[in-house]
Amino acid sequence: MLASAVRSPRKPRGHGGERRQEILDAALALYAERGVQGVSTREIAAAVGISQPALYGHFRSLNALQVEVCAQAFVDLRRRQAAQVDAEGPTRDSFLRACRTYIDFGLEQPDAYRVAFMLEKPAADPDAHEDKVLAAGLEAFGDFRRRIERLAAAGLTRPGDLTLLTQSIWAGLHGLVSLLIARPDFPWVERETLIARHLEMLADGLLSDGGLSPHR
Amino acid sequence: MLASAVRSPRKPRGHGGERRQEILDAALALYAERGVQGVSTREIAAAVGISQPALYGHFRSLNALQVEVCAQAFVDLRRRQAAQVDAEGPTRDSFLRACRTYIDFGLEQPDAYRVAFMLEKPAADPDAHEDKVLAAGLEAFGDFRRRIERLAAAGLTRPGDLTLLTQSIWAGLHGLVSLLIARPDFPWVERETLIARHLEMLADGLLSDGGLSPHR
DNA sequence: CGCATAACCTATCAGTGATAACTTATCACT
DNA sequence: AGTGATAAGTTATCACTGATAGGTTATGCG
Repeated sequence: MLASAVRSPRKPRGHGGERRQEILDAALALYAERGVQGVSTREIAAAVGISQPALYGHFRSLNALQVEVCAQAFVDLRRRQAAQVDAEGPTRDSFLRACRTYIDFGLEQPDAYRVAFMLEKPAADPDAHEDKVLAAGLEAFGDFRRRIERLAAAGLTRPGDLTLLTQSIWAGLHGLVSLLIARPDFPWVERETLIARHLEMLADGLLSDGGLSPHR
Repeated sequence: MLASAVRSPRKPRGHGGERRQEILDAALALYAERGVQGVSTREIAAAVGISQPALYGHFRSLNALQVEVCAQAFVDLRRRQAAQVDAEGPTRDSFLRACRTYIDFGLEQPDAYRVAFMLEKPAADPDAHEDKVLAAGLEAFGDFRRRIERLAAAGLTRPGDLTLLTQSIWAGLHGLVSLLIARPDFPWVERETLIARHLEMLADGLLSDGGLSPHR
């Protein structure tokens, strides 16, 4: 916002990657403050302490930068989910926790989530967006699917195509996250209650009713 | 896109509202073609046959124009849903059809849907957006809730707070619509299959298992 | 006719993402 | 130490964006 003429000293020869990371960090911080659309290249550059065109030495376009921010957030998400469940077996509760992790991720990093799943893909620069965001999304989706496969192997899921089931559950999760992000001022019921009930519904839709852990 | 210097003749004294409607129609058509973000005020003005600043005699800002486009789409949605179910009683099938109408609306008018539920609300002009979009959204939500109330009055729903149930179902619907809109290139399973299975899941989550019309 | 004003125009603004062309610091190597 | 290749970053500028100021013109009423 303010001019902030403080210039960061030039990076040594091989260390351009550090500047690149500084840019990503600054962008994420600004996005968290004011949203993706409200942040310009000049603001990012000023926050880092370099000139605006210098950004283009590290990223081909603003869109590429946003994609990179989002991709880093995806790494976070996958790491979080992986760390949490690897030790656990495939149970209804562990499934609920995985879903909960997904929802919390979206609510804690709404701008990354927005770039990943809610933003309009620009008409120009048609490759960069799809290549990286879609790839990151596919990896996260793959993790999720593998989790559901383990449930299926344990005989806990309803019959049906696993990809179909996974996509339906994912859509259900995404709906809640994205609505809470996009319309925070809507008169929602108490958030925890809503999330809990929604997750129960999704779990009921996925898992067989075998007396394992009925919630009612 | 092209210059299109064809100017539309000036409207008579009291008929500024016609021009306003022409602008809305042109904007909707352009949005349907190239997406909301990719259309500039100059393009809209050129399509209508007026100068770009003339838009601001009819709308306070571009955002206000987009909001108006979306509000018109909402009127469509409500009319569609109202026309379809008023004659029917509260049954599982009529509920499924209402949900299906919602999904079809989003898929047929993705840009209106995007403005309504997926767009970041701009930091500036903080009133116009919320006032109109939120109001339109609340009305549509109210319709949906009333439908569910009728199901509850007929003793078909699971126990629990109706607002909570409605918001959860709505989130479930929105998730599928918005993901299909935002990520059309994702390797989805066959669309009809996905929609059908998703709706069954949502219906199961809302309606009691009374042997009324079990789908399995 | 006169004239108030709705409807619309031209000119221009600050701000945007992006590119071209230039400068400068750093490092490997003699 | 000096030289040259080049990574890192600069200034100047582009076309375009949404938006505003202020003037112009056609319309319909009295």
